[in-house]
Amino acid sequence: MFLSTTTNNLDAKGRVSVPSDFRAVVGDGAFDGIVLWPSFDGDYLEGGGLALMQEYLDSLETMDHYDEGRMALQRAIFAESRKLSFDSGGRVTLPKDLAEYAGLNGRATFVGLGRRFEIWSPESYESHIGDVRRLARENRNRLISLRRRNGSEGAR
Amino acid sequence: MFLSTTTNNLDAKGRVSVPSDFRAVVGDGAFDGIVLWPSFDGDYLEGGGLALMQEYLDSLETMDHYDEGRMALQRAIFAESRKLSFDSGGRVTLPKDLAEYAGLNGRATFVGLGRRFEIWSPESYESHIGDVRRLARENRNRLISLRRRNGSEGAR
DNA sequence: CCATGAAATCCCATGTTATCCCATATTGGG
DNA sequence: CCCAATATGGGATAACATGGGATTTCATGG
Repeated sequence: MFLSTTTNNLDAKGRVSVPSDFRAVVGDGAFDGIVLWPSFDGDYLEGGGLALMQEYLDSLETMDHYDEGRMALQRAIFAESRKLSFDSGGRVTLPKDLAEYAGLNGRATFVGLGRRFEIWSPESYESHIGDVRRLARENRNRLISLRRRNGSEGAR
Repeated sequence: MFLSTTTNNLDAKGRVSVPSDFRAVVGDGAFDGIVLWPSFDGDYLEGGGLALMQEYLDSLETMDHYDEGRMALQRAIFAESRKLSFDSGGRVTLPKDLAEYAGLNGRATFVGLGRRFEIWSPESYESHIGDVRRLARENRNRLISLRRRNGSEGAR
């Protein structure tokens, strides 16, 4: 599970250290690295491990093969994504176009969101989350009522 | 899993370098190469490894033997497909008719879409995906809601 | 059956850049 | 305070994409 928010340096070669606990999340041995793609929902990158990509693929496979919406999702995620391997220091080299898409300038903020994470420029993220606590408070009942509805959830 | 979008040169002999990570996807030892066919959904080629062809075959086998639609799919994919081996540099030689079908002119864009990939001319693909981000945004809830429905996902 | 020509396949070489390797600085926990 | 883990920076090497030529294979015609 991707948790926490961390800001690391993006060096002159385009390398950035992926937070070590994120690395642990995706490290299942088959592929040591992450998958990133430009979000279609804003100026940031989205990412995860191959397991997330498999989940998305399974989800897409339940839709009609050439359904327009499906194809759009598939292109926006799979065709746009980049598979980035870790170097010995746990860094990945961000392709220039991805760094530019997210407006990254020497620093990158990793935002853990459970199954996936996001990468923002620190300043963009700062202004994006300006009101996140107020919004969260306004929507807190949605979390609670979902738990009630699935009444047998139990504690993990 | 085929991921990313890469554009490589198509040389005077019709050879094009298949992106190395695509090569890794199909490299199960039995056959070092790809299978391509002209898409019936547009001016591009579709492709994958032998494993994909087996999946399609298994899927077709669940249909009635002489079902008209089945036969059409079978002909459009299997009868039209070409099995292309990699040379020592990981290239395949595109048959002229396939290159012409996709309007390829010196360059070919490989589009990874998970289980299969597509090959487009760069200009065609560029104009085709003009609105893909908007369409993906409009359809994003389809991806999310499917995950909710499969409620046993569990955290790592 | 044999000869020939065209196409497919194989082989070699080169330049660029992605990946690998090593070292140092910083940080957090015992 | 010390040590181990993590983040950071620089240089070297290997892999990948590209181009050209040689050899082998296959199809065709006599």
